[in-house]
Order: sequence, then structure tokens, then C-alpha cells
Amino acid sequence: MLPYKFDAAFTYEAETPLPPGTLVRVPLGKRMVVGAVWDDAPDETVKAKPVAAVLEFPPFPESLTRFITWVAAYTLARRGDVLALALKEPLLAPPPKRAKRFEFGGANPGLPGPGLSPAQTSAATALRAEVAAEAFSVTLLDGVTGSGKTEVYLEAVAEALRRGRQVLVLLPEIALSIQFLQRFAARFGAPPAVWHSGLTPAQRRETLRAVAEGRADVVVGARSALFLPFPQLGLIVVDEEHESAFKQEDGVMYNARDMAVVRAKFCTCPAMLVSATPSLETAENAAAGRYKKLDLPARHGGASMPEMQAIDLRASPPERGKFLSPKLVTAMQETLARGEQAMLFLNRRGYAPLTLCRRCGHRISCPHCAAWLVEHRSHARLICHHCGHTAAKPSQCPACAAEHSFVPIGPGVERIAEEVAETFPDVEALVMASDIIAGPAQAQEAAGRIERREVGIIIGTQMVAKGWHFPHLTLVGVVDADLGLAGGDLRAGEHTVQMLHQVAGRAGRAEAPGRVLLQSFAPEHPVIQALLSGDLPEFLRQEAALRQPGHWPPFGRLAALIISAADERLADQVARELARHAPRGEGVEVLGPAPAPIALLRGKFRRRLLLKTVRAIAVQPMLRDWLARVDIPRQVKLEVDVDPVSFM
DNA sequence: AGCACGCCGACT
DNA sequence: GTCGGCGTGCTC
Repeated sequence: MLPYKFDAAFTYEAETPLPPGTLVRVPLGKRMVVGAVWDDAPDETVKAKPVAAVLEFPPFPESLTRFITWVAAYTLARRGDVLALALKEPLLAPPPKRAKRFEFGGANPGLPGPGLSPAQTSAATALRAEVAAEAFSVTLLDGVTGSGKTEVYLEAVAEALRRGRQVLVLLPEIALSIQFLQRFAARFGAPPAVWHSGLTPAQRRETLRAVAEGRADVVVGARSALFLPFPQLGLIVVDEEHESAFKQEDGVMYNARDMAVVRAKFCTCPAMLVSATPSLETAENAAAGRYKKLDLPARHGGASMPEMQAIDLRASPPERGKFLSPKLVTAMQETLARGEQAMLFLNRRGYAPLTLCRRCGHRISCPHCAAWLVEHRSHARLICHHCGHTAAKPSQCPACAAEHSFVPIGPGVERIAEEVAETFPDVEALVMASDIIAGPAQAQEAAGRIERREVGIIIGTQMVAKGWHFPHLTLVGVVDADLGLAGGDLRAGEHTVQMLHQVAGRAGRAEAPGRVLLQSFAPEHPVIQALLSGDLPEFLRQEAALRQPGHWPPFGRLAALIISAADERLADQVARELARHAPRGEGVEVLGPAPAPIALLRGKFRRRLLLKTVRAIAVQPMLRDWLARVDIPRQVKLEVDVDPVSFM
């Protein structure tokens, strides 16, 4: 199997039998490439060239090769494309003689565990037992923010290490792993190996070899770590399992949370899904008895859950041209007067999401996407958040030629920072957004300033939502709690509850009690009510009741077809042709075609179809039959997204 | 993926 | 008359 866009394996000759998983160098056209021996039958119709060399690299374990084949079949990807996630030729080179030394996650399980509460101890004991069983199982570890989930699953990690097995911990974004790494080092006396896109080639090469040779005991990584060649995997942990960042949205479209469960099955080891706000998928799997469930109800270390209140913006609107209600401003003043810190959360980067000509109403949009350009004053540019296109803010309206007629509409974090500077001129404020805080080093620096109380007010996008522990932060203000609810996305409510619950968890994590204020134009909305009551299981029951009758996930299955082409008519034509050949039958429904929510992206017009089936029907065979009935012109790209998370 | 081939536009 | 732009096709 070659790590390129082939589904079929290639046939080569070897002098001696090579077991599946062996990594070999073979000729392909005019060049030499690296591939893995697969257990397909040889193709007798082609003349096989000889294998050039067997690599000095441990063969991929069968648990990995079978996993790759399974992922390809599930996602309708080519096997070669999936293999490419595991096999990057430059990373297989032997380490140079004078190799720099790296930490490989060699951990010492003998250190005593921390003092755990009774609830933690009982959960940790159950998780240790799963690891000790050395069998496939899935357990949901459900506990509120600050309940000490990490310390609990680190005991399962310790058990795997004691048994000489390797451990994979998946995090949704490795940028927020700093605090995890510290807690890990505190428990085991050494840091784990890390795996993410920010590593240098030398670090990747060293870590990959250490994993393959079984020298890396524990790997903490982003979703791509799921394809590392662990020979002795004994546990997979998916932390923050509800996070949509686990879904790969281009190339091989897989959900690392679900595929982690599959990999655990092939490795005959337990998987543990960890969250304070489990996804409805995982909660339903637990409710149906497919997954085990452990609850950690109480906060660890004496802190209590913050008090949540809504601010009805209809009753207490901000001043004209401002975005913070007087009620929120008053609460911030009280907090700062006590020497504590306040955080304002708004999940929107930049200064203003829309720039409008006040004379003719012209809106500045991206030339390549059906989207507005977002003003970023920190960069002094208008930026498209979908394709990265930038432009200067024009002084003259291109539509009506008016001079200096453009006004910013709506707030982003930069605009909130401006309002904060006006309202609290003597207070130091810090903006945390991905375009301003560029990497882990800068994030660490910002966290240090907050911990040392050099700033009084933190203004942030979702990058402040999780992972951080700010002991002096006692007030969180959500500037626009309704923001994520617009747009009719299947999971809009669920994702909003998850994100705002996590943001709320930043408040009052030490001794001082926390307070969370949610600015909303619709405080009666079930999402806001769920956050106020804190009864997340009840919210999930309501969501389940909404989704069950129509067989929406997790009670049915979805697959999206995304048609894109530079020629809009051609995109429409192909979409209609696909609709004409759509599968029919009991428990099968095809929705669309419809323009994608971003109907033009990077210069390509996009149409969508959605296949929905009842749970008992697998979508893959149906999709394969369907796509075989339609031929797609080569100017048109067709993507298949099984179990879509985003509907953009 | 990468490399060759092939068909058009631009320059010496 | 030749160089080179990147669409298209092929690799056991």
C-alpha cells in the first residue's frame, strides 16, 4: 500500500516473504517511494517490479494496518490516503549519529498518586480495572469542570504503564496542553511525548521512532496521533471528547473521537472519553449501555460551581454604540474593587464582523467567498476568516463613491477591548484571540501575566474557554450568549451549552466563589435555561427528544455530499444529477441539493446533499452504489463527509 | 504525491 | 523557433 491517492495496493516481488506491516522502499514510475506491505492478494495482471529495500523501521502492527483499512472503508476514503496519515517517508529515516536527545515520554508509574477525594478514588479504581482487564471497553468519564477528571484518568495511565503498555492521550488542540503537561509531570516525574503539527521534523522523526520501538510510554497528541504505530497500546484517552476539533474537515474526514474507539477495539484495550459536557452521541451510547459511565459530581478542592445569571438585553440594553450592559459593567467594577479579575467572552475575532457603507448600504465581502470581511484593527486589515484574503479598509465606497462612509457593525473582541479601555481607563486589559496570541509560548506568557495579576480584565475568544486555571478570576461575562444559536445547525444548541459551560468554569476555581453573567436577547431559550440551571443531563434529554423523531444523529445516520466547482452552473448540474440518482427506500431520506451555507468558498461554488438513514442502515454501501451511478466531471470536486459535524 | 507529456502564449 | 505556464494521466 502506497501512501498516495490509491485505494488499491500495488504488487511487487520480494526475495523472501515479507509480513504485512513491513515498511519497504519500492520503485514507482521514475522514483523510489516508501510503502507498507498489505495482505491483499497480488495483482497478477501487472508485471511486478522488485522491492528495492526493507526499511530498518519496526513493521506497522496489525492493529494499525487493520485500523487504516477500517477507517478508509468507513469514511469512503482511499486506503492510500489513510495510510498517508501514518506513513510520512522523511520521518522514517534513521536518527543521525549525533542526534539531539528528546524526551520520549518515559514515565515512572511508581510515584504515589495525589490525594484523591472519595469520588475520585472510586472512579480511578474503576478505570484501573478497565486497564487491568486488557480488553476492549469504552468508558465515559463525566465530571464538572474542576472535578479533577485529569487526576482520575492519570491513575488509569499509571496502571497501563505498570503493565508495560503504551498510552495515547488525545486532546482537541495541543495548544492548551501546557497545563496538562505540568499535571502529568507532577504525577509521573517526567513529561510525556507530544505529537502535533508544531513539532520540528527532527522532533517528529525521533518521537515516531520512539513510539514504534515502544520507548515512548505516553503520547499526548492532537488527532493525528491516532495513526502512530504503537506496538503495545494499552489505553486511549480522549479528553474533552465533545470538542468538534476532533473532526477532521478536509482530506480524510474522520472523527478522532469515534476512531479512537475503533483503534482501541483493534488494540484490545480500553478507550476513555472524558468531558464535563459530553456530546449527545457519547451520552446516548452510555444511556444505551454501549459505553460504561462514571460520574464525578463534586468540585475538587473546596471551590463551588459559579453562580450563573442571565442579563436580558431587552430590559438592560447597553448604551448606544456599546455592547456591555450596565449590569455587567457594575459587576465588573465590584469584582475589580475586590482585587479580583474579570473575563469577557466573545467568540468572534477582530474588531467588527461587518463593514457597511452608511450612505448606500454596501457591505464589504470577500471576492473569493460568500462571506463578509472582518475588520482587524490589530493588523489594520480586513480579513476573510474562511480563505485568509486580506484587504485594506477602503476610504471610498466602491459602490457609491462616498468618502469615509464605512462604519463597523457588531462587535469582535478588539471592539470589546476598546469599550473596556473607555469604561475602565485605569485597568490593564488583555485580549486573547488566536490571531493575537500566536503560539504556545505567547499563550504561556499571557497566562503568566494573568496569574501575576498584571491584568484586571481578560477579553477572549474560545481560546480562553478551556484548560486555563486563573485563581483570581471570579467573574465571567458572556458578551453574546445567543451568538452560536443562529443558523439552524443541528448541534448549535449543544455546542453553545458546551462552550459556555466551559467558559463559565473559568470563574471562581480557587477559594473565592465565581459568578457568570450571560448577556442574551432571549434568556428564555432552552440553551440559556440549561446553563442557568446547570442541569446538563436534562438539556441532553431535551436535545434527544428533539432529534429522535426525525432520526437525526445519534438516533440516525448522516452523510453529506459536498459538490464544488469554479463554474456555478456545473456545480448545480452535478448536484441535480446526484439528486436524480439518490437512493430511496424505507428509512432513507435525501435532503437537497441546496447551496452550502458558505455557497462560495475560495472561488468555488458549493452545493450540498444530505443522506439520512435510520440507525440500522449503514450509509457506506448506499453511498458507494449512489456515487457509482453518477459520473462526476473532472472540473467538479465531490467530497463525502460521513457523520458530518459542520454543515458549512 | 510527483513526474512526464502536451497544448497554448510570450519572448529572443 | 524555443521556453515554460500548468491541465491531464499514470505509476505495480
